[in-house]
Amino acid sequence: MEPTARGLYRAKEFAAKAGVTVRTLHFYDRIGLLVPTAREANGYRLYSDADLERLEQILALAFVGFELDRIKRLLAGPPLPLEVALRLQRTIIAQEKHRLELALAAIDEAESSLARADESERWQAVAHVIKVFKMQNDYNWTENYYSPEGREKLAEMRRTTPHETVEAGERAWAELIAEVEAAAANGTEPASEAGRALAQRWCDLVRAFTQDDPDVSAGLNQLWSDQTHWPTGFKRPWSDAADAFITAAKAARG
Amino acid sequence: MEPTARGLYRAKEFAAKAGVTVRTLHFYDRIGLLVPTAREANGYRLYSDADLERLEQILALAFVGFELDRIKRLLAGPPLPLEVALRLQRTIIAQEKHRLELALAAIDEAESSLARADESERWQAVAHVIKVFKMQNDYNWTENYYSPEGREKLAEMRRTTPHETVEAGERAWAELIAEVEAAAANGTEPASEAGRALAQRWCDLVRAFTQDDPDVSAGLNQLWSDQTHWPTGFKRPWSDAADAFITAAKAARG
DNA sequence: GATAGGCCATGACGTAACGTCAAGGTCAAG
DNA sequence: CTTGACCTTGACGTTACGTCATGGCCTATC
Repeated sequence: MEPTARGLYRAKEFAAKAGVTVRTLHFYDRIGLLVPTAREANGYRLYSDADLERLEQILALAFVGFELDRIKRLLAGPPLPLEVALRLQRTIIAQEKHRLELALAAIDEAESSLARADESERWQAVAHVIKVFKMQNDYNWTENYYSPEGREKLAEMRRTTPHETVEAGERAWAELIAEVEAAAANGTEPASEAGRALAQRWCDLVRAFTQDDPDVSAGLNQLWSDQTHWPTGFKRPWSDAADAFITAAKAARG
Repeated sequence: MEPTARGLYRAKEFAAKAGVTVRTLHFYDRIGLLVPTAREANGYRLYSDADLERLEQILALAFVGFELDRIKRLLAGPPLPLEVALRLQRTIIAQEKHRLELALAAIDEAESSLARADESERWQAVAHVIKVFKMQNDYNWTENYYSPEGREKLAEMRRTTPHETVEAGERAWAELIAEVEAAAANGTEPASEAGRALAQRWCDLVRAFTQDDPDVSAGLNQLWSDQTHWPTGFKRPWSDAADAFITAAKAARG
């Protein structure tokens, strides 16, 4: 029948198995995200079951909103960043969801105000109502915690920091958080030598992230401590127990 | 001082007032969405307070997710489509929100399964968990109500129908819905002459939308009647009272 | 042996909503 | 006369592909 008997599939068949289009496969191949295991002599792509597994991982990560470029690096890198990446992605999704909730509420409000408005001011009515909701979060509630200078510096840092640095930082955070979680779980004293060492590393990482800028670190501190104003669904990337531990350990360092 | 004293602003000042960038103003100008009231002799853009009002309307509609091209037509067109457009947009946002909720739940599940998985199968664990959530809605829960043929035909229709037709349809729906709401509110008998006339128009519009295709209309009917499975936040673009009225009126027509 | 039809390939261009960069014009202050 | 702040337009980059267009490969059929 087909020349693709033992676990190898040509483009169309493979695409159908995975639920994507052939053009998507071409694209993933070109950007190096999913290169087919082999090619036939005539150049036809041949995909294996291992390729299918990788594609499913890709699609899973894409579903939770990762960019393809990010997915490529996640799949290539060491295993640790996965946890951290998922947690960070969670906060992004939670923010987007919050934005959509505001938009929904804004539409509902706009509809009823539209019913009350007379012909001439319909647009103003809608614009006004939505503007109110828009300003409620201004697209990015975290920014409210920073001073204008802090905001600018943060944006600047985000633009200029290369992603290797970002990922190294994420890895460092992941390791430290894991250790803090473990310490909190096994009853280590926050004020002990080990606890204070963890607190030291924590503060060092914060300083590395904020690049020692007071405007940025002030906003960051407020953001994390003002739990009552977080949007629904937003979480710290570490547990309450770990938070209590590290807070106590930092205090013990004085 | 500036040459822009009496209610006219140059690009930077105007952008600051409205909270957008100058480049955005350039872009809106080029696509004809917001053309400045005037130009100075040297070609500098001059914006008026009326421009600011329009820009605020644009930003409001953009906040609830309308595309710029759509916004342009909404602001140009007759007032009626605004209500309908808002209601339709609501369902889209509600769907997106639902998707994000699934993604959040998927991440939470993935995290805990990640804690249980050993090194070698971490990726499979995550991919598997997320795949489950992904399939729960398959990006588009409405499609579950259609047969494969119905889905294809719907997609085909969406590709080929020009937006003027779509908007004419929306206007027709808006008018009809408004009349049905009114009839339901003022106690008109569904079985009366007027009620059956409304039902007739309703069925005609459905036939126009489905283009008389049985696969499409079957799916559509199931979708609207299976209220218990709608995602949270999803609503009919008409009230329960109107729904009861039109159902009874259709029944009266036999 | 020619041809029709199905699958495959690559490459160019389009999408949405701008950001970024580049090259250059305008104008008031020093 | 230069500096610096502001303005202009145009070209290109971004994301994740879809949509042609063109042409090769291969098999079945006439």
